[in-house]
Amino acid sequence: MKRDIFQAIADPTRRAILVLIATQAMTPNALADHFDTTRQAVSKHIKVLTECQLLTQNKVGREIHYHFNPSKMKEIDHWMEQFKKHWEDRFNQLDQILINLNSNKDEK
Amino acid sequence: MKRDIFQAIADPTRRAILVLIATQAMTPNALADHFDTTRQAVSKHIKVLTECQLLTQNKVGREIHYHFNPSKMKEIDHWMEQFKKHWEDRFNQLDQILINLNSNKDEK
DNA sequence: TATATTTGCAACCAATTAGTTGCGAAATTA
DNA sequence: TAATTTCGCAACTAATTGGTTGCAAATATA
Repeated sequence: MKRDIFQAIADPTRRAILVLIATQAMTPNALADHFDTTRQAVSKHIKVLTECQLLTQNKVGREIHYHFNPSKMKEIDHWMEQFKKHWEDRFNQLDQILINLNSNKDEK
Repeated sequence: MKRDIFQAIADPTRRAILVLIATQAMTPNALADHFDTTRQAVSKHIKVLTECQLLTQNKVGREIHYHFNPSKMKEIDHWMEQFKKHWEDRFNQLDQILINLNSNKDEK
């Protein structure tokens, strides 16, 4: 079963889990309290997030504390890098000019 | 049919489409040449990307040129903002210390 | 006008997904 | 030791997804 980080953050529940765990490590039960679904549903989401290493485990007795792994999340940011120039002000203005030029050309 | 940008970038083909179109506006046929799937499969991906406004259309005769919409992509970057502090060097080191402290405490 | 090209849309199919319920293992508590 | 709690795993279901084929509309070309 192949998982990647982009698929992992595609689900809104999983994004919410990441936000919660980034602030504070939590157990599956503690997490489940924040959502309307069952513990098992949350547990499955945790499994997906753990499989793609966005979360790490830390067993403490019968509890398992899940921690946020920033370095994995950084990979998404890294992929975004290539698009950033498009919305930085200077380049954005240049893009607009080029798009307009293209549009005019297109309409000929 | 609800679509959001996170679901849109979950598919590797759609991510590749975004990379291509960010460099240069293209027609569906031109795009399909870059992939091993059928034109219709690519067309469906384009539809998803257009529905969530990551692409914009520009009709030119019987051709439709698809353009990249940076401002929509920026929304993903905006969501990432809340995690960035976790991997900035200074905070990252602090995080590591806290995680280690927690781990030690956990193992007691 | 007849033909070819570009494209979106609808119907269908196989695979995947998010969710549920039930179970058993491990650790804590009485 | 017995009961409780925390949790992952397996089996099942319903919905969604990515892909296919076929078709019709619109534009361009002969």
